[in-house]
Amino acid sequence: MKELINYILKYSVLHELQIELIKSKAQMKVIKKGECFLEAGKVAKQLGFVLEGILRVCWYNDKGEDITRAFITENHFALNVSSFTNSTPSEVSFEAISDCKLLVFSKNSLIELEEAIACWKEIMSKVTSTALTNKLRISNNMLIQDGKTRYLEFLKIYPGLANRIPLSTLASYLGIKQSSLSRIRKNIK
Amino acid sequence: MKELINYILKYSVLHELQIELIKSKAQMKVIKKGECFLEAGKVAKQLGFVLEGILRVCWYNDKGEDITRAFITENHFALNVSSFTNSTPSEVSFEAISDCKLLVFSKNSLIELEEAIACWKEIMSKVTSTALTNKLRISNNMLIQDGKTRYLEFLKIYPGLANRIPLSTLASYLGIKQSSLSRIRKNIK
DNA sequence: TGTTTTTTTTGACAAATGGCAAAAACTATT
DNA sequence: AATAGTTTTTGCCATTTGTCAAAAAAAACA
Repeated sequence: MKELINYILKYSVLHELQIELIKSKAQMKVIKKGECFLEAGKVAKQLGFVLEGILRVCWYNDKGEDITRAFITENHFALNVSSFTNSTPSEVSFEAISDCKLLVFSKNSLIELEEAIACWKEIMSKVTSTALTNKLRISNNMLIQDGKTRYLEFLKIYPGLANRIPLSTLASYLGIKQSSLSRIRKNIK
Repeated sequence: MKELINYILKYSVLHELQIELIKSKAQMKVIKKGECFLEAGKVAKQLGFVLEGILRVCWYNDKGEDITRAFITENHFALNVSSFTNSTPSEVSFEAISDCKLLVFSKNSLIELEEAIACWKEIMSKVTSTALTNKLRISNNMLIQDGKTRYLEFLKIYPGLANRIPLSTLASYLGIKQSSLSRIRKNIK
């Protein structure tokens, strides 16, 4: 729980009472490996914050391949912004790569937080725009690099993560085939 | 000017007076081809809205190559969110590919709009998160495709744009070399 | 129109990645 | 320890993309 508060405090100063209010609205949710926090086609009803485990944001491309678009690791928010705010069906799933423990907030809880904490909307706005900007920079930089460089970059940006996810998942995230990634990895050693 | 208002009205309802206020805060700015709306290393001081022409978001990678990360066309906002909101130096430039005409808002003007229009912050928040989400989806999808597919995708997403920008610029955006793009294009015809 | 400059295309070859399938290595379970 | 299931590595060859440099085409300018 304190991880969530620390995360939020990076974006704004809060009083003790406000912190308690936030804590009171959070619910614990456990998701087993392979299950989904959010399923493609459904509307996102919750804002999540990962305490343990790893989620992956994924979908099926037109060839039917299972593509991983992002990883959400400990102490990060899990949120499909457009699905949640516009109540539109999500095009991606948020699937647990490993057993996960999350804090979740319902839409109603968040509305109450908005009403009680003047800067709450601004905090959320900053959180999402910062996260999106970072992901966009990473994705754009990957685009202009070859497979080997992408992999090395990934190791640098997400230390330790490569060992916790299947090779096929990482390969699809990097935009290369699993066999190529296997060869790249072999080459580096 | 009405293009800007139409853009904003997609995200919220506004009264006539509020619209007039927004109009009154906008300043016209002309940028010649090759000049910058924002230079890398400097802090973004303005929010821009492109009325005519095309900007490109660009930077130099570690090999000294000039990389285009995004295009900003007519009737879209030109804004480096993090540089503008946190007053941090921008890592990218916003350079005019062709002669441009922009509407610009100073930070002070925006603060006045925030104070006068209750939902202004929310509008801006939605505008940026929507734009970032879209770009991220596009960039992620590009990552998993080969050069030919990326190019065809680009033609679909940005109709007409390919004819208005140099091949070298488009190639760097697509993450392939100019010679490859030239061959891909030849192949398609 | 002719000249200069810039942009795009092309050739020849090297390097990287993909496709497919089998082998090997690793896990989980009994 | 043996079995079955899953994940990763490897071989072989096709395709794509990169590199470098020169030629061709297009644009800018006098």
